[in-house]
Amino acid sequence: MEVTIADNQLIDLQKKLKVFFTDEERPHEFCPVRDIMDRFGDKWSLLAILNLGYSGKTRFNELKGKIEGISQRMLTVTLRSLERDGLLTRKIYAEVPPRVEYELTSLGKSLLQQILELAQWSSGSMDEIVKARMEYDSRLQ
Amino acid sequence: MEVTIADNQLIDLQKKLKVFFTDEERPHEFCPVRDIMDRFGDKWSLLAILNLGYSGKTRFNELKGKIEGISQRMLTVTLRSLERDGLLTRKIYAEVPPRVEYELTSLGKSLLQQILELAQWSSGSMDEIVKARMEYDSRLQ
DNA sequence: CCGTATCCAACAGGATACTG
DNA sequence: CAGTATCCTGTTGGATACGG
Repeated sequence: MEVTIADNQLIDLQKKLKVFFTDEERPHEFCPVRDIMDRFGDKWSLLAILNLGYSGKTRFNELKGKIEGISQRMLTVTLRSLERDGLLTRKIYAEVPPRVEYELTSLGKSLLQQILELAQWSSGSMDEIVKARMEYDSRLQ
Repeated sequence: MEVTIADNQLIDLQKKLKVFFTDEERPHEFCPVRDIMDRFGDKWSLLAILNLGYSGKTRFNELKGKIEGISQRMLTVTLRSLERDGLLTRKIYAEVPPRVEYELTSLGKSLLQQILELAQWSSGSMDEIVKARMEYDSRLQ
């Protein structure tokens, strides 16, 4: 009865889609997909959230070591914008040398869950994508 | 018993996270989050998938009308890369004037489901984010 | 240690004009 | 209609130097 399950998923999909395309209350310029991309579609935000989720409370340079390739500047910029949106907290300890600890809020953790779903889709679909890509490229000689 | 449910979610989250951080088989440069961002983190890909999912089989200019603000060039570029990754099909009808129809593959539809989850998270979290943002800004005078 | 300030290169993507 | 081709601009983000 796989067909029935697939059918149900399709119907469910259409229902969810319809909400986003026919909601009269929603101003036209408001699009949740665009919002997501504008806020978290940059190079480092999702990686920062992922690492904070895995490591829990983390210091600045510790985090810098875990996110491979990120510059000091971009880590600061990224963390600030995530803090501004309420996805993580920043705690400064008045010590010498200074210590600053970052930690996901519950809102940040809820986004983390969504990211993980996406990551799992990516892991599971990678082979298929790579295969499609090779076929496409070979078709152009 | 909300606590129990929340606890279970947290344990589940940690389990999923651990897979991505401790998988010894995985080469270090392979990160599903980075892959997602590299492929679909651009300005138009997710919007194209979303619209194709809602409208089904769609012609080029029809799609252009639905995705507000996209240029002809970027629609072409976006659709080509999605086709290359096996997320949609492109069918050309040898007519005059020419007709080209785009349609999501089952792989594309599976990504659409993930996008919708994200979109729903965004819709549901928007108020909280806007509020956090205003508080943050007001704290800097 | 944890930033900020400044400069700069690379690239995404918009505008426009042209074609099978 | 459904694209290319070309040009051009704005933004992202890297490198480096400095500061509390």
